[in-house]
Amino acid sequence: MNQQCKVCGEPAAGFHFGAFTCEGCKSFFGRTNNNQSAISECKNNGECVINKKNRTSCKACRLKKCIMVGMSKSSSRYGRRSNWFKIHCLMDDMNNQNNLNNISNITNLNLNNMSALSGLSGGAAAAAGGAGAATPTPGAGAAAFFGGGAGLYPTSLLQGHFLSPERLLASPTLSWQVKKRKASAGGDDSGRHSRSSAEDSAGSSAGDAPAADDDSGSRPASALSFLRPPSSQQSPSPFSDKDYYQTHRRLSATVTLALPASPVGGQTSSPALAAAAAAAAAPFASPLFGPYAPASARFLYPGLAGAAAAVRPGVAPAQPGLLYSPVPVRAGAGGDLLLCSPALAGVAVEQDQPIDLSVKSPSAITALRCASSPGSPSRSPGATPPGLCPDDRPCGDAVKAATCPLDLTNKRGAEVPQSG
Amino acid sequence: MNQQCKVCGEPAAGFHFGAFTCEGCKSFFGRTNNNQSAISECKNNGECVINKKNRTSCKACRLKKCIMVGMSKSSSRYGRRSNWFKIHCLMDDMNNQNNLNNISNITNLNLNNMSALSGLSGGAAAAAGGAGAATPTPGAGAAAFFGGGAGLYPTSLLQGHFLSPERLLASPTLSWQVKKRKASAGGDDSGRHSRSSAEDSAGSSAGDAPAADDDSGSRPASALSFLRPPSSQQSPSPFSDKDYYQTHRRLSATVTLALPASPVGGQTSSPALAAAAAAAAAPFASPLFGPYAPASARFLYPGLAGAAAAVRPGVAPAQPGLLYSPVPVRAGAGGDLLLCSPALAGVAVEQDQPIDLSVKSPSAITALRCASSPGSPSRSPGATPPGLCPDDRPCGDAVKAATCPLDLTNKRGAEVPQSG
DNA sequence: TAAATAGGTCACTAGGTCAC
DNA sequence: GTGACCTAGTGACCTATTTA
Ligand SMILES: [Zn+2]
Ligand SMILES: [Zn+2]
Ligand SMILES: [Zn+2]
Ligand SMILES: [Zn+2]
Repeated sequence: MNQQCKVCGEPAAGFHFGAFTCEGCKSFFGRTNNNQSAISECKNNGECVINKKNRTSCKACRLKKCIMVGMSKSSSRYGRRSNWFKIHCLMDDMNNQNNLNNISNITNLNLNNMSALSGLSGGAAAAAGGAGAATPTPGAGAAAFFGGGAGLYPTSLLQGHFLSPERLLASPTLSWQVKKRKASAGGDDSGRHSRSSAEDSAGSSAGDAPAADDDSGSRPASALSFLRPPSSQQSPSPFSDKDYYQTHRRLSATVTLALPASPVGGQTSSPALAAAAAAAAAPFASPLFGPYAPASARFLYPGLAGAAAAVRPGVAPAQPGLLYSPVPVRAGAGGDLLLCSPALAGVAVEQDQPIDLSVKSPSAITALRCASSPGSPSRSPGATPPGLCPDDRPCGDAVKAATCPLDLTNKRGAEVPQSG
Repeated sequence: MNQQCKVCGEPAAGFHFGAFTCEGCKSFFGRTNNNQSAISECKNNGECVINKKNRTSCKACRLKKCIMVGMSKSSSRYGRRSNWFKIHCLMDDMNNQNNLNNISNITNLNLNNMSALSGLSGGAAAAAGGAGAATPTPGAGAAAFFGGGAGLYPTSLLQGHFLSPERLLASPTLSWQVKKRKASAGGDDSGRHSRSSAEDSAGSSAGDAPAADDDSGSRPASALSFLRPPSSQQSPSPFSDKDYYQTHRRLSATVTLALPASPVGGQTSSPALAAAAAAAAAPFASPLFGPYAPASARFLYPGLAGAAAAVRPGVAPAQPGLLYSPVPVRAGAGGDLLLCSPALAGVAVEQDQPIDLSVKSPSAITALRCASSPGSPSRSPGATPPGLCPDDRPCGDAVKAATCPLDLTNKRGAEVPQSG
């Protein structure tokens, strides 16, 4: 996965002090956060636009930006990131990509499929965030990418994940971090992050104040609240991955994830995530997320949960994109109700080779994209097997790409030459 | 069920080294317990307050906290936990929840039902701990939740459990572990566990001072001693589930479990637990808890024990919450008194489907809450059952009930993508 | 057999270092 | 003062064990 420094736009080295940042901004923040008084005032009325090139020119604005994007000493966190976190980041990443300039490709490539999908989704897809729409709306990007385009994600993901989640583990690396690569020439990104900050600004500084909801108006559950387990109320800071989502939702544009239509209706499908989610959710104890699957996960992929899944009353419906299943999906153990709908199961297809989530390619997105290319065991990209996703589940989108794994691993490697 | 890390407050991953802890604290303890000398001294005079955000900032205080909450290598144990253990944890969990912020919902939601119930309970409910009262009192929370609201627990629980305990086993999973979810704001637990170390302190090094008892003053049997089997006096460490109760009693705030009115009066009813307890207690040898039911179990659910149950003279009364039956309930053997009070029994209704205690939902509480929705196996998601979460709680989360079993299984969730 | 944990593995980050 | 690089931790995830 690739992330950019939320402060300057350079490829991020990791998630530092609460935000994806480059080494420079990380160090800068680490150094200056302690003694902010020491930095001189901005000579530009505090309106400097920070980018890769000028980030060192105005400390005041750089620090300000850092805070704006949510950096704080208390937001720091150690350790490995959960797969859910990674996936979320990936989604977000996709979303950003789409909003910028990749969308066009996606749209062009998969418009047809998207339409098909939306149709399958019972029209929910279209309703939810505009997946399938020709004009990408912020937030709709992810949906379009993941859920909308049949060819956008590796079929293997769906297939393998849905049926045998454990397959996902076959390829261990699921990292979100970006492989550091040489930044592309400067110009293009400056514009980008300046707006990204906008999104994040909310999460910001000060403290992760409760932050006004950008979406839901009144109900406690914000637009992305479904990502949070019902029980959890509010998390103060993005200390944990879980928290991250909470905070990050403000940072990221609305991530509209379409999921397979659930009985409840109104959901759209989100194949890519669905795949991962499926792995985790469907057989909730799947090795990929297995025991570690966040409680909220169940609420993430209702469609995956199956027909039995119900929309979270009063909350999900409001949310255009993501839906979650109020019905806990049980792992393995038999006695419980069948949480996984047949539909899902149907979608899944046995696969011969182990699925690799690793994206050896430069960016996960690229990987996903590449995945669209045919090759899969059997399914041609263009043709969506009717049988697979009766209700249009992601399935349709299924992609193929058995060999194009999604690597969420943060290979921080030193600069990796990269192209797009 | 949901538990929080006793050290930092993050959602717990399980019961590690003698306490509920998150993965981080578990690893930390495992790593540092061996070479405590290696950790640097606290720079804050050893008074750091450990929470999710700052837990990595002071190893000395983190370790201290670990020890304070009862962690020790000797306290570790492998294997599945008994259902009694789980139930106890659930109770505690409920209690915590109530003390924090869930009580309001509960109260609001089920005030009516509670009233009804209290009526059934012979009015004892209202008297005992304020169940049904608009203002939740700490400790009364659990009572209100479990015992107060008729609609708060899945009817199925009562039905199935009371009538045919073995039904409980139908759905095997009864786990206590929490699926990781967003922790509530920190702070709440710090005060509490600081006094818990008592029993394990033995194992600790540095310091865990003997730790003053918070409850029992002089007499051997402390206020919560009923949790301990009569015969066993002191157990060195919470190695076994039974031992856990003993130790845990100090860790947990007063667990106020309302039980069906007993002749003694003053008890409230606690359907949810009652159900479970009934399964175990009524036919004490029920498969659910059967052979594993700790001796102490009999003292846990007096109400369940039935009219015959008497309050432990002199002790229970003092204890605001838990009541126990001085009269040992016999397992298996049929001769025991009718443990289920008529009132409760009346509630019970034959049920077609096997009862599942599993809560596929994120938290048992949530499950219970959701369960409140009356039986409807088929609840439409969109509709928020009046009883559920009128105030839009996650409850809404309410997941669905009939199918919303109580899952005490430990689904160790991981970072949950969450929004806030 | 299933559920649950101690330990181990290793992805990741806060800090520190030091050539610029 | 910067930021590429290192290192000591940290903690998510996995697996071998253990217990109900
Ligand atoms: Zn930067
Ligand atoms: Zn400036
Ligand atoms: Zn912890
Ligand atoms: Zn300290």
